[in-house]
Amino acid sequence: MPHPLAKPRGRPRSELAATAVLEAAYRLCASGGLRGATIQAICAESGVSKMTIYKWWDGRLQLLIDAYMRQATLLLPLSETEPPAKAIRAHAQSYVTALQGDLGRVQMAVLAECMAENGNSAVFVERYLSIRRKLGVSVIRRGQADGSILSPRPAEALYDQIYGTIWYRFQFGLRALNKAFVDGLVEAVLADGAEKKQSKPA
Amino acid sequence: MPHPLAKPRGRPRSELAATAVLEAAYRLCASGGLRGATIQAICAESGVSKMTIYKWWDGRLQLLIDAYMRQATLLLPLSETEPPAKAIRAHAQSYVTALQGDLGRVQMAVLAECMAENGNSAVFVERYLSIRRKLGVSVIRRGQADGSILSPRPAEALYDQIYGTIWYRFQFGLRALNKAFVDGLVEAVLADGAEKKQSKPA
Amino acid sequence: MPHPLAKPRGRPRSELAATAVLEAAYRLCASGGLRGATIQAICAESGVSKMTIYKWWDGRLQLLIDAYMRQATLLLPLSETEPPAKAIRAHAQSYVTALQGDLGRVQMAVLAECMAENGNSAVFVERYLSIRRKLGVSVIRRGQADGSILSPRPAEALYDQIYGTIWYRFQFGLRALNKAFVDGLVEAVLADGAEKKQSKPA
Amino acid sequence: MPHPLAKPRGRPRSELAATAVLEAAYRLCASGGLRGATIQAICAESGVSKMTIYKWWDGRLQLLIDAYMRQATLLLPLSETEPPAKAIRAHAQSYVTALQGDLGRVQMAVLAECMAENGNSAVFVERYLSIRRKLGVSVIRRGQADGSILSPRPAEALYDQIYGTIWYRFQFGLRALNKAFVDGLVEAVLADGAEKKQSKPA
DNA sequence: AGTTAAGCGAGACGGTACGTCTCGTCTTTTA
DNA sequence: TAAAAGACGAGACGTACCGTCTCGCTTAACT
Repeated sequence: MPHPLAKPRGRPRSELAATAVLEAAYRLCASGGLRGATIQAICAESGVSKMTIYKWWDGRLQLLIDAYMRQATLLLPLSETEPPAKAIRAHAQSYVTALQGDLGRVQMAVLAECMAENGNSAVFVERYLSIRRKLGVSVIRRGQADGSILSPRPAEALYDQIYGTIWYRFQFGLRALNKAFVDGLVEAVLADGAEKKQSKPA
Repeated sequence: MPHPLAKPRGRPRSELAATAVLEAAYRLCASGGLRGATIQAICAESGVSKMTIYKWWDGRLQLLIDAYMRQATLLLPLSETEPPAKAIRAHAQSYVTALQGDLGRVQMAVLAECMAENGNSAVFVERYLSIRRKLGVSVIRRGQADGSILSPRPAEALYDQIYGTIWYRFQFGLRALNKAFVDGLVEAVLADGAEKKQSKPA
Repeated sequence: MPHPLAKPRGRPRSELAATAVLEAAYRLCASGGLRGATIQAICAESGVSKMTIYKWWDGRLQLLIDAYMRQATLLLPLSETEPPAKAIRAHAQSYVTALQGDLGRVQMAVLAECMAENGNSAVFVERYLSIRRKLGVSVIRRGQADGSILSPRPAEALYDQIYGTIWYRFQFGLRALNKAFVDGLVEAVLADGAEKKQSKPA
Repeated sequence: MPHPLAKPRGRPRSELAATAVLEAAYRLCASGGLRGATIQAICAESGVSKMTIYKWWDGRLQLLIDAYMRQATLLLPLSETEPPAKAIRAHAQSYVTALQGDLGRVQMAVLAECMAENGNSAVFVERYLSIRRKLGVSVIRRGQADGSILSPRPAEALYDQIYGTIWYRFQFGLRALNKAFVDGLVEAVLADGAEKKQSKPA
C-alpha cells in the first residue's frame, strides 16, 4: 500500500475526461431524458471510454448525480447575507425557473434513476440535497430568530413545505407553477400561524 | 367499426389473466422494486404470456399504473360525508401509513418508470392522480364554504401543499414522516392565514 | 353418433374453403417463398380461419404438399401413349420450364419445409414423388423392352439420373439448365452403355 | 477506414468462442435437425452469447454453412494426385458414407434453411459448393485429357450427373444409395458415349 | 535516459430484458 | 354443428444496454 500522502505513481487521472463525461451526461439527460443517457451514449458523446467511466463512478446513478450537482450549485446560489425571507423567496423563484429548463429535465432523470435503482431517492439526498436543505433550513431558522419569519413551526417543516410543494407540482406536471404561485406559497408558509404570537413555544 | 353495444366476436378476453397480471406486477414491485418488475418476471409470476400482456397494455408503465390504481383506490378511500378537515386529515394519515408499506414501494416504482419513460409523471396524473386530486380539492373547497377550513388560499394550493410535502418527505426518505408531523402539517395548511382566535388545543 | 346415411345436421363443410386455402398457399409460396407462407398469412389470404385449416391438415407441411400437388399433376402430364424416350424428353423439358416459374418456387418451399421438419423429404416422396417416379420408371422400362431405350441399367437409376441432375442444377441455381442441356442429358442417360452403332439422328 | 495492415485496436476476438459456436451448431443440427439448431440453443450449448454470434455471422444460415464447411472440407478430401476416375469414385463413395451419418443431417438442415430463407441454395453454392465443384470438374477434365475418362460430354455435366443423382437419392430418402449403385453410377457417367469415339465434336 | 506503473481508447464478451412474431390450442358467437 | 373470429401459452427472434474483460498505446514519476 502506498503512503497516503505519497504522490501516486503512473499516469495521473485526466480531469479533462471527467469534465467531458459530466457535461455529456448533462447534455444527454437534458435532450433525451434518462432513456437517452445510456452509458454508451455518454461514451460516444464525450469521447471517453467505458472503462474510464467505470473507474471513476460506481454506476450511472452516481455519474448523473455528479452531473446534476455540477450545474445546480452553480445556477442556484442561496444568499446568506440577504434578509432570510427574501433570500428564500429569491431562491425558490430561481429554482422554479431552472426547473422549466434543462435542469428540470436532468433532475427528473436523476431522481428516476435513483428511485428505480434504490427504491427511494436517499442517495441523491446524501450526496446533494441534504447539504442544500441544511443551508435553507439554517436561513429559515435565522429568520425565525430575528423575527422576520413569523411561523413558529420547525424550520425543516417549513422548508419541506415550500420545496416539497414546488417539486410536487413540477414532477406531476401541474400547470400552475408560476411566479405568483411561488410568492404566495412562500409567504403563506413562512408567515403561517403568525397571529398566534404567544402560543406554541417549541 | 363494430357497433359499440354489439357483442364482440371470437373468444372473449380473460379477466382472470388480467387480474393475475396486475397482482403479479404489484407483488413484484413491492418486493423487488422496479428492477424486479420486468415484463418477463411478471409473465413468470402470473402465468400469463408476454403476448397477452402486450395486447392489453401499451408497455410496462401503463401496466404498473393500473396495478397501482387497483390497490390505491381500494386502500385509500376519501370520505365525502365526514367533516372536510377531518376527512382530509384521516386520508393524509392513512396515505402516509400506506406509503410505509407495499403501496409506497409500488408508487415509487411506478413514478420512477413514468419519469424515466416520459420525462415527467404526466401519464400517472392523467390516469390516476387527477381524479384523486379533484376529489380532495372539492372536499377542501366544501370546507372553505362551510367555514371549517379557514385558509382563504386556492384549494388546489392547499391540496398540493399537504400532499406535496408528504410525497417530498417520502420520496427523499426524510425520516420525520410520522403522525404528529402530518397532523401539524394539515392543521397549519388548512388554517393558514386565519385569525385562529381561540387557539386549538390539539 | 349420427346414422351414417342420415343427413348431417348443422352447417356442412365447405369444399370451397379447402380450395381457397390451397390456392392461397400456392400463391403465397410463389410470391413470398416459405417465409411468406405462414399459416396466418394463408388464413388472411384465403379468408378461412385457422381452426378450419388445422381440422383439414396436420400442419403447414401437409398443406403445402397438397397445394403443390394440385398444380403439378395438372401442369406436368406424362404421356403413356407416345414413344417412351420422346415422352420422357417432353416431360423433362416441361418440368424444367415449370421450375423456372411459380412451380419451382413452390417446390423449393415445400421441400425446404419438409427437410426442416423431418430431416428429409420422405413425406413429399410418399404423398407425391413416388407416384410420379413409378410412372416415369414404367415408361422407361417399356422403352427398354421395346428397344427404343438402349441403356441396360435399372430403370430407377436412369430416372434418378435424369431428374436428380435437373433438380440438382435447379436447387443449386447452376445457370446452364436449358433445353439443350436437358436434351443432351436425356439422350446420354437413356442411351448410356449402348453400342449405338448407327448414331441417332435426333 | 483503418489501414488494412494496421494492428486492430481493442480486445482481440476469441477464436475459442467461434470454434465453440461452430461445433455446437454442427452438433445440434446432427442431433435435432434444423428445428433443434435455434440460435438460442446454440448459445446455450456453446456458452457464447447471442450478441457475439450476431457480430460474427449475419444470421443462422451463414453460421450453419460455416459449421458444415468446417467438417466437410476435413472429412471429404478429393485427391488430385490419384488417377482421376479413381479419385472421383473414391470421393463419391466417401461422400455417400458421410451422408449416412451426421454430415448428411447437417447438410440437409443447412440446405433447408438456405431454401427457406432465399428461395434457393445459391448462398451455399457461393460459400462452399462452387469451390468443391470446380475442384471436381478439373479432376474430371484432367481425366478426359489423359484418356482415362471416355465421355466427351462437358465435365460440368458429368460432375452434376454424379453428385446430382447422389444428392437426389439422399434428399428424397430413396433407399438404394449404396456402394454398388455409386460405382455403377460413376462408371456409367464417366464412360458414357465412350464407344461413340468419332461422333459429336461438341 | 530508461524503467515502471497507472490511465486510457477501443472493443469483444456473457448476461438479461426488450418488444415482435408465429405456432397450435382453446373458447366464444354466428350462420 | 361447422366455421369465423380471435384470445391465449409457448418460445424463438434480433436488438439494446449493462458491467467486465483484454488489448496496446500514452503519460508521467521514479530510478
